Amino acid sequence: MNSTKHFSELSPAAERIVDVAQGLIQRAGYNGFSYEDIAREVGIKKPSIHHHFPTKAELVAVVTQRYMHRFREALLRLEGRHARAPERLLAYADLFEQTYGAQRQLCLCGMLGAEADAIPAEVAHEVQQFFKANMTWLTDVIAQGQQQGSLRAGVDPAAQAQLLLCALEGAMVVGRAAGRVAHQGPAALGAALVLSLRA
Amino acid sequence: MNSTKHFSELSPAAERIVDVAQGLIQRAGYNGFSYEDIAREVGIKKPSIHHHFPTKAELVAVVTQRYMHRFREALLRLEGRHARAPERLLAYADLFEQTYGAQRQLCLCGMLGAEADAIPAEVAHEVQQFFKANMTWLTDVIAQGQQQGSLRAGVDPAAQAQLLLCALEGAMVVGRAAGRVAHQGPAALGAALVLSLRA
DNA sequence: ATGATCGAACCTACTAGTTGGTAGGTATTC
DNA sequence: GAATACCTACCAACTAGTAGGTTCGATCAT
Repeated sequence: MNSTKHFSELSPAAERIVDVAQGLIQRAGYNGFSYEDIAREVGIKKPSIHHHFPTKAELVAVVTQRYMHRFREALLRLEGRHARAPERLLAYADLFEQTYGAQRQLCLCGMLGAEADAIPAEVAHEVQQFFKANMTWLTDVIAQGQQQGSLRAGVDPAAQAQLLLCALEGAMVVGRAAGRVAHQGPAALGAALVLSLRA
Repeated sequence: MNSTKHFSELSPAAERIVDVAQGLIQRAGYNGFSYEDIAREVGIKKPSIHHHFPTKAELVAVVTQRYMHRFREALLRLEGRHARAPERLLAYADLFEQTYGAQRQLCLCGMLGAEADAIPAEVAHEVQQFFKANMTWLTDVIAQGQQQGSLRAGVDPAAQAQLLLCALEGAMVVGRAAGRVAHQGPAALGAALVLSLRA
């Protein structure tokens, strides 16, 4: 049924197109870039992009799938490096900092989530999966931290997970919108929140 | 120098256009709607909109100015109803809930902030003012609450203001993106944060 | 080895529809 | 009569997407 190309079997050229497309979405959103923009940046002609990705919806779906996959991998690496919940949450916040630190780029799914009503349904569905996966991971980490005594018990793990996720996504949006105004990045904001969760 | 129309002197027709434009931006973003969309919804022809607002940038600037003005008015009313800092912050969070509650609409400036790199500079500047005003108001309320003993002292008011603002903006983005998945609204999320700030 | 063949990658040239915006005319109202 | 609000008719630029041809390297049978 799913005839869409998979991100794991992309030619070098297709990979470059996905790279550029991801950056453009993070900067300008789904409706803020065109195939022509990609063509210019990749150094290829516009119809050649259609050769790799017949429709825009398909391309963005692949971009989103790859983004989510890489995010999941980052979470696994992070679990290997940090055993305790507080450190895991700090490292999680740092993932957002890394994205934002690179030219104030937004989280891809944060951007697409804001535009949810104006993008193809298949893309919106991928974005939904991203946030579902994040909520699950965060809730589990917080619940484990409470059981192991590294995090203060008595607060609902799911509610705290949502608070952290929303704060990090919001920090990127507000940070970009506030422009030059002094503004802490996602990492500092996340650190403050994690601190208040400590046992 | 500023030849742009002011939102306080709009004809009834112009006001309807601004109403519709605001809703469209909150749903689909700056690049997600067209003059044709407004025309359809208002029940007027497209060039008639250019009669009221020559350019899209000008229209959206007026939309944003009116939005910020109304927000400031809401803050003043809110101060009249609630004297203590915790209640003021809860009422503040409820402003976001009201917006989000109406068909999961995003904060206008949250949406435009995400698109900051893809919108006219004059609009981006207005958005920046919105967040600056919010940060100032929140920081003052929190600082006063600490002085009056209704909020726990020892935490940086500006940092807490930013955390609350980012969490509320993020809650709208994530909530919309998460779709049907169970998700607390901005009000519940804000309430949890305010609770942790209480003395 | 050689040459035919096939497919991937890319191109030029195009389409139909949409975009923001303009020109110029017609009612209505003060 | 003059401004306001609206209209029809248009424009150039851009949008995603298509048609059809070229180049080129790998794979084949001879």
